[in-house]
Amino acid sequence: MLKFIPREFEKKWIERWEKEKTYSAKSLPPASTAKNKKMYVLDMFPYPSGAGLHVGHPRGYTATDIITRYYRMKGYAVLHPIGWDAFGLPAENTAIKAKKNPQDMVPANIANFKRQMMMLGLSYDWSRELATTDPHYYGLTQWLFIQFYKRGLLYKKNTPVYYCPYCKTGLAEEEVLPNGTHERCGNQITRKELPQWIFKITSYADSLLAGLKDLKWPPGIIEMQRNWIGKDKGLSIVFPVENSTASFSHLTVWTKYWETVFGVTFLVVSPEHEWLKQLISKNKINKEVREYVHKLLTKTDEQRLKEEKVKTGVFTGYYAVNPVSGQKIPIWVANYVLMNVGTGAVMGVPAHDPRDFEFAKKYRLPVVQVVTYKDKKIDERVKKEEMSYEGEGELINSGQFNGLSASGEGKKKIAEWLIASNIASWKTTYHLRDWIFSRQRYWGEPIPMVYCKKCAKWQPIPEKDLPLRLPYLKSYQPGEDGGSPLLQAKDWLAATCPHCGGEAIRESDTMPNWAGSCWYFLAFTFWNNESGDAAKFLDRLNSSPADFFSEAVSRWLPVDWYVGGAEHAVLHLLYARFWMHALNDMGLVNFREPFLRLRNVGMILAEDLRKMSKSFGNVINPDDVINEYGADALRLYEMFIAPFSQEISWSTAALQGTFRFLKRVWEKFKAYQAEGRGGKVKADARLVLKLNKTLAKVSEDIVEFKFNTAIAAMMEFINEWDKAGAVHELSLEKSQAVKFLKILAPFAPFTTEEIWYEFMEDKSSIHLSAWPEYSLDTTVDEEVTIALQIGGKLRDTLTLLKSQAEEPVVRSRALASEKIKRYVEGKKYRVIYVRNKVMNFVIR
RNA sequence: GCCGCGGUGGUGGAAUGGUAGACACGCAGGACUUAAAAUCCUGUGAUUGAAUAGAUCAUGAGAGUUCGACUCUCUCCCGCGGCACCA
Repeated sequence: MLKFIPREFEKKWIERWEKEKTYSAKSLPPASTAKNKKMYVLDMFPYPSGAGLHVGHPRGYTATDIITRYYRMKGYAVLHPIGWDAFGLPAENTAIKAKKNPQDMVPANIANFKRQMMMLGLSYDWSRELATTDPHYYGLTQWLFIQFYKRGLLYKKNTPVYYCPYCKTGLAEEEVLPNGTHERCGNQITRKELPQWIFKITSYADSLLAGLKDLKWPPGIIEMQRNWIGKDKGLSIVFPVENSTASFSHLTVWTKYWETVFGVTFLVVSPEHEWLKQLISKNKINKEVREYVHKLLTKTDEQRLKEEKVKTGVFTGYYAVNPVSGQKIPIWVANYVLMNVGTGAVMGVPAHDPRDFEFAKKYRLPVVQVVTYKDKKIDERVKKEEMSYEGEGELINSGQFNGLSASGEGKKKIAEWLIASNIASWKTTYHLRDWIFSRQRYWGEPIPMVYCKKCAKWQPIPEKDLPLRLPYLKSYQPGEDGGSPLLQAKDWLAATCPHCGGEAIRESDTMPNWAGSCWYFLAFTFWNNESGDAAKFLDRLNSSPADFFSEAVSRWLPVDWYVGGAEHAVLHLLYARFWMHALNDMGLVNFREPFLRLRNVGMILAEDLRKMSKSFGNVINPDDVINEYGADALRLYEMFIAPFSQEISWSTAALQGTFRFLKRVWEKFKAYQAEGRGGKVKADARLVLKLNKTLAKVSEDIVEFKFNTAIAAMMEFINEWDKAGAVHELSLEKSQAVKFLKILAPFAPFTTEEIWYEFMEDKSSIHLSAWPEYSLDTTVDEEVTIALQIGGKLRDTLTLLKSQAEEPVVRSRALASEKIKRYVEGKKYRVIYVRNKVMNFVIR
């Protein structure tokens, strides 16, 4: 073959690699002694939509493929699997629209994704391919659910949840976007009270926080996890309530600013507060309050977001006592106090909190200043009582603490005194809430629990009965009022109580789509489609859980490189970490953090800078690109165009650049075919040096995810090679040239394999060859160019052999330069010389 | 408001204390061709200049540290992402 036409050889290699299992992980990595000799490289597995891959997908997949191929050639035991996150709302909603059952639709989508991935030359170990919708897989997901339940990490409770009226299901807090919409479908969320299975993720808040510190993740993602967990230390201060008929004789507030406690002039509780609930149920509160609370609690989030930027509130009719001043202070209920922050009750310090200030002004509550401010610095408005003051100052109106600094000594002393007086105690709060795990939808893992009326409790089904299969339903549309579609499957619902053997009913809710992705990286380590093992997993697991997870899992985990979109910063990554922390505590896995290194792939926008979308008609299909330019040009383009994590816009024109580069490589190597028939090699020592530098650069860049500069270095090398001799004249020994081909191989697997086979006439696979060693020690006396500066300003350059770049030589040569002479002559100066780089003449 | 990331030619970007603009796209001119495509060669930050002489300016703005700053420090502006009546 003479011309570079990728589509003419790509198909051949796809078939050959598959047939020869070039990329399957041959064996387990060696046990403990050589742990560093394994690499587990993982993509966040896709949900197989009907649309197939778009050009954004290959960006992440190519990066992991390059990393994988690099380590494979370095001799590491490498695991690089892929699977399908096929349960969940997107698949189900699409199926509803298409009037099909997702069970029928998903396999076709998977087949299409797989075909496209193979076209891209991705070196997955396909023998480990798995789908979360496979009963063999979700049986294990259910098994894990039962263990978490037995461990006390799951409970069922009637609770107000975020509810998507379009998807007709309850949702986790994490699935609601800041604008109050559902992250999957974009519709406005409301609230609904539903019985829900809930994970006690809050009991792992500290563990999840602590684990972050060893992770090699982008700082932004770590920060987002930290903020989401939202650990905060403050004081709980107890305020006695006068004449309270609820079971509360006091209200507890939580605050970080206890130094202003002498300035508390009122208390505010949130409408959801338990104290109010009790007063209302005992009818011990006036009608106005009852109506106000009722109005707020029945409002949807949409309304609250829109209407409640304005603070409203009602006096409850009750009073508390400020425990430090003994002053009687009114208790209000207001919309600006949130139940899920602190204790759901706040102390009102209008002089020093802008929200309390606004509220106090509106309802004419007293303002007591307890921190001084310096006249000059402070806005006039503070003095005129038009706004609150949150700055530094000394305490006043604060009893024995007057005169101390509010943020320093005073703050410390007041805390000690409050605690010693039994008025307050340290209290850590978290933003993280427990994880709502029930979905009132069809397309998910059935929750393996049954309810027995006689025993009056929920119980897990026996593990030996797993998997609990999802019944095939003709009509599976979500029900109204939070009823699951599985409620229609009457036969399926009927079960026996594992305890008393009587009649029981199955849980009809399903798991959220996160369930499958919480542990799939474990499954890859032992999954094998060829041995037929999958059917036996549950038996083996039930006979000895610890053994089942021990070997393959402990040798491969944790995942060394994990790559996917930044949109999973909190949701998937937090949930998966939580499961692993819990499994570790249960003694089933020997690690806590599943993902050692994380990299986020930047999005690919359309050429018009908008998101690629069918409705804009700007979608680029990888099939078309591959057909015209070949998979390698596409891979190189996506890696070359920008740093990996940066958002980019598609450019077909720029893609031509990487195509041309491959073509030039092809042409260079074609010459070796002629060499075999008597072509001449005139080796060029300088080119060999450049080659070694390129080998070093590419090797280093790959493991730093700097694919763009690695490719640039290879392009530079080809440019040099061209300069070293005419196109059909060889300036490198074949044994040297082969090294270049090898470092290009992870980036352009098809082209390099074809060249290797056809022109280098090696019939093994280049992808199983050894990564080239390189040496930067050289006998070549390189030329270096030294910048000559006057006071740091470039005036001339000097090129000489490296061996001669001693200071005196450079200095005398520099002073011989007219350009330097004219600045330096007759002046006093000193000289700074940085070897091989720069000589700076500093005129005094 | 708070947290994180970023701001460099016509464009994507490179350089993390040492010649700013590597590499690529685009553009211009040329070669080859009946012609086009493909390919190859040359040029390409701005201003000034006949100049491939030289000079001046230039990495969001301003200050600082340094012999020397895209790079380090401070202040500010802008963009993107996340969080937020967080008490």
